[in-house]
Amino acid sequence: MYSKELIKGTLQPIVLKLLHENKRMYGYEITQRVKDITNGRIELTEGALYPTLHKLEADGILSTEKEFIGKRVRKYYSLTKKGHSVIAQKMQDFNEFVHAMNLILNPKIS
Amino acid sequence: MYSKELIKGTLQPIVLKLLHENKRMYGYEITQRVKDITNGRIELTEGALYPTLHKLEADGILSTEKEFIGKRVRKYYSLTKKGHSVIAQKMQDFNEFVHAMNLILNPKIS
DNA sequence: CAAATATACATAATATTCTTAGGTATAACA
DNA sequence: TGTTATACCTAAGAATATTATGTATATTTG
Repeated sequence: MYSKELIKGTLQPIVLKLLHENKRMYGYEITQRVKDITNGRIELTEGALYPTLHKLEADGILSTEKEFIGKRVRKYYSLTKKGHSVIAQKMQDFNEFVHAMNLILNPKIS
Repeated sequence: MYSKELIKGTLQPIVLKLLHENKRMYGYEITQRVKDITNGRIELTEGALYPTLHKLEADGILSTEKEFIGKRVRKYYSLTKKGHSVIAQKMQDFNEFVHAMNLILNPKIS
């Protein structure tokens, strides 16, 4: 995996992007999905992910519902109404950021 | 400009990428170049840039030479020998990161 | 069937990295 | 001559992630 410091600042938009596309997901699932999509390039750490999810919930962007799989609990996260109202802007910001990174990596010959 | 938190973690690789391509640059020049390349999407703040440059110098990745333009000083930064020895890996990490971000934004239909 | 691995949540101390808000000074432009 | 641009810098605080733990159940494998 690439050096970890790079993830800083993008964890939240990554989480929101996935929840925007998938209705509801639980924490562990998010780590696996990200690992899968990025071909193992990004492995979210739980120490970063869970506090991020909790913060988004505290901010009213996400809501949760618990489910039991056998005796083990799963906490599903999904976008709230407020979450839906802010996601468009956040996804555009994320897009613009990644676009900017692409430009830096591959500057247009002008 | 997109929301600023996203830049976290990528400032250093951005700086190194530019210095990798340009031999030597000074701080203010870097801010302008980044703004230019990204069509205004990213405006580095000086409060972040200068400490980053100083750290890279302290780590032996960058070296400096001062030049006077009239009465005003300019501090040019360039990669040291050590800097050249680590830049390949750092640029690959940066590439992989941006690639991963592209995958998240635009997941492959499998 | 026991041990290892995977699933699934969580927190706390610490480190890293930026933002915001200053500060100083020269040069160019209107 | 006042405003904007150029050019450097630092410090307090906020935000974000790492590392190291902890707890517990479920599954795989030798």
